[in-house]
Amino acid sequence: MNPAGNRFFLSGDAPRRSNMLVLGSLDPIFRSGSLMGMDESSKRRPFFSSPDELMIEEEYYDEQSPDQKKRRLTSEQVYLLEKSFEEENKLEPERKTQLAKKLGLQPRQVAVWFQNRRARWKTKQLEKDYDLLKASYDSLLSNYHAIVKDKEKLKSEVVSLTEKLQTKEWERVGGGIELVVSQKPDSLIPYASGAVMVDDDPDGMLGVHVNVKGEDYLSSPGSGGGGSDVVDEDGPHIMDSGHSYFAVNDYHGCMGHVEGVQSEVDDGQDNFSEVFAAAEQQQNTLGLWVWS
DNA sequence: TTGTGTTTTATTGCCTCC
DNA sequence: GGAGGCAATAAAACACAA
Repeated sequence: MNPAGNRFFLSGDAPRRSNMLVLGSLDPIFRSGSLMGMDESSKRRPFFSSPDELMIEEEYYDEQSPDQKKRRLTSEQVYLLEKSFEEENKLEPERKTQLAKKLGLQPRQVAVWFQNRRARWKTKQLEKDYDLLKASYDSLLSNYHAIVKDKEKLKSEVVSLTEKLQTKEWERVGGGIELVVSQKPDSLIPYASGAVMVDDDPDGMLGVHVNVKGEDYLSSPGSGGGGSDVVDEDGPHIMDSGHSYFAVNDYHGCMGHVEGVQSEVDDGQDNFSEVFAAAEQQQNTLGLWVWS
């Protein structure tokens, strides 16, 4: 007999965990040593031994009373079972019988071994899956933190740039003049809704296009029918937002903020009324004429 | 040697499938 | 209803530190 013999004793209507009681009744026999070698404890089998140790282990088991206690399978049995498990982790009845015969085990033992082996495999698989998921989570978390950091950095840049724009620290260099608007407030007077002009009449003409708080501030040459260049092509382009300006004959320095109209040279023929109206509608826009 | 934790073998009851 | 799988669990076997 073999350990499966326990099941023989326990078969039938034995209640769950009844093996505790049944085995308990057998325990004195086992523990007394009358059915097992008295010195068995000194012959402990290695946990997972190599095939080289088979002979030793077989000797070990040969000396035992075979059917009295739960025994571990020999490493050869385990090796063959493992090989069989690798081929197919489910056990068909025919294979179970063959394996049992080959290994000298009860078919029930083979079935139990496969059952327990599947449970171990499942546990390992869960651990692997957990590790993979954790690695994936850690990676995502790391990316998330990097993105949050970038976002904060960009946010502070936006704040910083906005502050610069609010204090009007824009410089325009070109046409022989340099104008820092915020430093020359007295030279500027509001001209009209959405427009600012310099209060002296220039000869040269210069268009300045200032962007404040995301709105375009435009400037263009003043009156006098002569054509005028706007922003010096060679000058800084930060003021050029692509919007257009209109020079005005009768309304000195006025401009409008008009989308989609291009005019690099003022020919003095533009309709100022339309332009002025457009400028007035641009409540958030200030035009700034600067000339020298 | 002994106490304790881990691994292996085995049982039990429940569930699903045929 | 029987066979087989699975989860939960018991208990023996084993490893190892103190």
